[in-house]
Amino acid sequence: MLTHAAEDYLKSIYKLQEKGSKVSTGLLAEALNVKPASATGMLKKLKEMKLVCQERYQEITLTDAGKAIALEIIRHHRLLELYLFKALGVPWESVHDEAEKLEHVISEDVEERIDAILGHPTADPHGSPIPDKNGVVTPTAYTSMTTLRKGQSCVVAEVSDTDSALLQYLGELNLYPGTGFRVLDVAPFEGPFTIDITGHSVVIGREVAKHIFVTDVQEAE
Amino acid sequence: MLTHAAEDYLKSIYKLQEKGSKVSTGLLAEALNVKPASATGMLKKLKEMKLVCQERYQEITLTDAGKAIALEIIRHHRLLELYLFKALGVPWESVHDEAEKLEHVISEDVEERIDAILGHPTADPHGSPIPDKNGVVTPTAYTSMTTLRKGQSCVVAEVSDTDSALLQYLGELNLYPGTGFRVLDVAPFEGPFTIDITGHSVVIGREVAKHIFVTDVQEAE
DNA sequence: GATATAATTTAGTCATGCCTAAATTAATTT
DNA sequence: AAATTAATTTAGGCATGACTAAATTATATC
Repeated sequence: MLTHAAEDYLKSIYKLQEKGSKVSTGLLAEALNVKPASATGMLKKLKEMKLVCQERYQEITLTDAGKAIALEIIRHHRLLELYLFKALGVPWESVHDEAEKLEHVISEDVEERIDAILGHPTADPHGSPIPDKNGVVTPTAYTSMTTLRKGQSCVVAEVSDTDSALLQYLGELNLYPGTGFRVLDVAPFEGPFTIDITGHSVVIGREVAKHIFVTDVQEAE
Repeated sequence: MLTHAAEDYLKSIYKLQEKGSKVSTGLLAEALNVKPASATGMLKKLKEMKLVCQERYQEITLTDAGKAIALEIIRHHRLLELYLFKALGVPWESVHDEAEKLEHVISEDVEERIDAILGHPTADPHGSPIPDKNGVVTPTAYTSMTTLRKGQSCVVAEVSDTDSALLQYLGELNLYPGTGFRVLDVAPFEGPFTIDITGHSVVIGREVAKHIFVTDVQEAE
């Protein structure tokens, strides 16, 4: 069995390369809030365990075994987030931190029970896809909210889950995945969006819009 | 914040002294599956933190602060056991090990949500009392099943939760806390018990009976 | 009261997983 | 090509929490 720290490294490597980054020691260290030298040490161990590949000073990649473990941890994390949100009513800006601790600790049996109770869900409360039992991820197709133009309507697909204050704000606006809205206006010179969401008119700044991803974009009728 | 290991020590000390034992380094080490020398090391730290009192070579006791932490961990553990059992359907012989890992990791918020969903319960699946939010424990009054005589009826109050094979066996017999049964016969010379449980006649050996505690003992009508 | 036995503590190791500081290698600039 | 800058690795430390072996203290026996 792996240590919690090792699992976190694998998860971080997976998420960084999923994001399209060339994963380096420094980038990984930054993601894990650790000094590069510490990452070097852990990477050495992960390489010995054949979970990670890396030529000296070169890009870091996961082996199939490493990727499988990363996906299992991510599956735990996202199932737990959704369970905490739906079954226990934990506010969605808190579920990430709670799941971060629980993901290393639940058994496969509990994982399966949670999965069944939730009806084998495919996305967590922020809209991130949940890998299935075999590690297959079905990514959701989406566009950044910043590309929307006046008059278009759409449905929230995913929001970034890194900033809990932002999540709280989006929750207050009811901007959960699945919620639809329509762009009433886009102010000029990279200005804010005014949207209509379930009958209310709300102004959303560019910085916030960057963290919202939408699907089902349609022109005004 | 305390380490998981430190929390386990406090919990073990509490449980041992609750059982009526004079808590010594050796006894504690045995309970924790650790060598006495290791326990000495941790006890030194816990004494520095004013969570434990012990004169050199003498009995180990908890300070009020140490007791409060022990009770909080025990509360987490028992609430989690009951939640896993009732909400997730985890078999009762498995809930102890699962809760052992989760108890150090859940937040107070999640604890409270679980408590509320379960309706502020007072006992875990094995019948052990759950300390309330303020650390107050209301112990259940019970008698050992071994004291029962022919013709008496009773209700299961608590079973020991240390042996998971035994728990599985008791589960198959439906001998959960709350279940009533009647003693049909006690074989002579410290022999086994024959009981009637929900219409079925079952023979229970002395060794098993020692781990079952009952309440509401009544003579035959 | 001296001695044997049992319990406890001290001392020294080891593995994790982090750190800082220094050395090395790679990439960029001039 | 040489020099500067950035990234990475090595080396040495520290805290946790376990271990073994040896020393110490307490208890029981004769």
